[in-house]
Amino acid sequence: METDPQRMERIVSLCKRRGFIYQAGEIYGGLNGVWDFGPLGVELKRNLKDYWWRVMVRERDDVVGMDGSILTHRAVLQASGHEDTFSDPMVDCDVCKRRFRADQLAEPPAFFGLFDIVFLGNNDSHIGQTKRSAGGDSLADAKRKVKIQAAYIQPRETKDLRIDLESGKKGNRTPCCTHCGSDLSESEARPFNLMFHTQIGASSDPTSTAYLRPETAQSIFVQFRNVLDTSRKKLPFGIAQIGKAFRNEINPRNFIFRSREFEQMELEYFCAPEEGLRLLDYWLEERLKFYDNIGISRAKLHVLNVPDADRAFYSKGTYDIEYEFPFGVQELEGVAYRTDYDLTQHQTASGKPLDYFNEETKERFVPHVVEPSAGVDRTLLALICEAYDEEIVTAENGKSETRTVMRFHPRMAPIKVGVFPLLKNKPELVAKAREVHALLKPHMMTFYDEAGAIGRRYRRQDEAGTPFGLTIDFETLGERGDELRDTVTLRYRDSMKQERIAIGDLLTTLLPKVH
RNA sequence: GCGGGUGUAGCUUAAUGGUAAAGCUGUAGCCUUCCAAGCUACUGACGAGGGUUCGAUUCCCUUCACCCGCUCCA
Repeated sequence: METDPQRMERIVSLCKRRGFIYQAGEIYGGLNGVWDFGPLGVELKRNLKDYWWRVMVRERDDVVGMDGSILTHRAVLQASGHEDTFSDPMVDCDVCKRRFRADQLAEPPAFFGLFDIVFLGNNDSHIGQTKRSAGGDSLADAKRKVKIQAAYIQPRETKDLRIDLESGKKGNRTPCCTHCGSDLSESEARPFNLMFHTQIGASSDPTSTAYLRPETAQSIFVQFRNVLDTSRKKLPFGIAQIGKAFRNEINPRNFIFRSREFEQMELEYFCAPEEGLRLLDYWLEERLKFYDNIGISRAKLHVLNVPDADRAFYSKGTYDIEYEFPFGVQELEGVAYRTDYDLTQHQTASGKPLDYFNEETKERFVPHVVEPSAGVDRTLLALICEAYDEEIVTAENGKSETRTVMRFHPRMAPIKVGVFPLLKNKPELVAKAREVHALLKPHMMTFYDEAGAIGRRYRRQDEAGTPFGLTIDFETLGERGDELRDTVTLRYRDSMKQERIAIGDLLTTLLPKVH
């Protein structure tokens, strides 16, 4: 699809202008890949999370919730495989821009004769050099072997050493890019730690290392036994969680789309092995319904059936739900059939049984799991991009202007209703408007505004995405007859149409629309 | 991480090696009987650090952030 950077820029600008999203630490120059949410942003985000929790947990009999800690036991992320796959030494070629990455490979270094890799340890930073052998490997083979070697040489093993892997002696030759053959003598290999780590307690020896979780899912797997034992659930059932996760992204991009600190909405739905593939399709459909119900157009969603080669090795099926952002089609949510990989890993590593006994069939097995994992911030950005609209309105005097309006689904809109006295300098109107405001406040997010001309106040709320406006006017006071007494103008954001509604009917009319 | 681009008020723009200008927005007041009307006043900026200079927003260096392309995205 065509990208539209200008549109994205205007959206970012509106997000700041109206208080949806600010850059973190902005007055100090900003912090790369980290964002704060303002008054409207936090309401929108809360509405999104609340609705997810409602349909995924509260309205279901087969899902319970939990809230795991962000600080994570190192053993958890060793067992899950994150510690290995999230910390890779990587080498860049300055000429062809290829990058070589150690990647999930733990095979013995059978190919050492084919390459030279020289690491110069320097505290935590490393200088690495690679050279393609004279063996005439195909490019793909050569790259794969470089990865294996890089994975084998862990940073902590290379203190102040120059190792010639072929001879086992210290040495050095001119290293070349395996792709284009360029001299890589000056290229650095840096370890990329995609997980944020910290120390627990005052001492900082290696045993005190803990991580900020890179996904919420692991705490669900780790607590599977406890939830199973205390919730009285039987398979199939799910455990849901919404919470922050952290990844030290190499390259944050596209506003809040790829952030280093972000929030996930994850369900781990446990089932018998033979149900996994069916439930994968079931949850895909459930999740598509969800997006429909928050106002994200089906036409802008793409479902990608992730091909075998691109899936994690333990997954027997994965769908990516993608959205057409102004900067391209990007993933909102992954729905993955993860088999029994996670529970098995934790069962093995912890030595604690994480299996399930089916009383009816007398079978004992490690449950399989289907995981719909959605990004809160990404969905939020999709909501904003979807809602953003500019329309040309022509006034009665023939003057045209652009109306910027955020067409949020009322269920998602940060502010549900604006309450306005038609005129500020008529105390009766102001008093009545405050009464109406007080009536609605306990039930929904409202905004009271009496400043300036009424048209200006409407337009301000259009930019905030407030779906309904209520204006208290002279009819409300009974100056146009008793039939109109205690009725107000209800103005719709999208059409700008107006109708009269009795104050007594407001709650029963508005609440279902925003629920 | 590489290459390119951009940083002046909340936004959009202007000017300048010597007190940084305006429109819109915002705030307060007046006015206003339904779509950013009008009047008055006010708030508010050279991303950060260093260098050159009598003096730097302007010239130079560094750095930070954002955007685009590549790369990455378990």
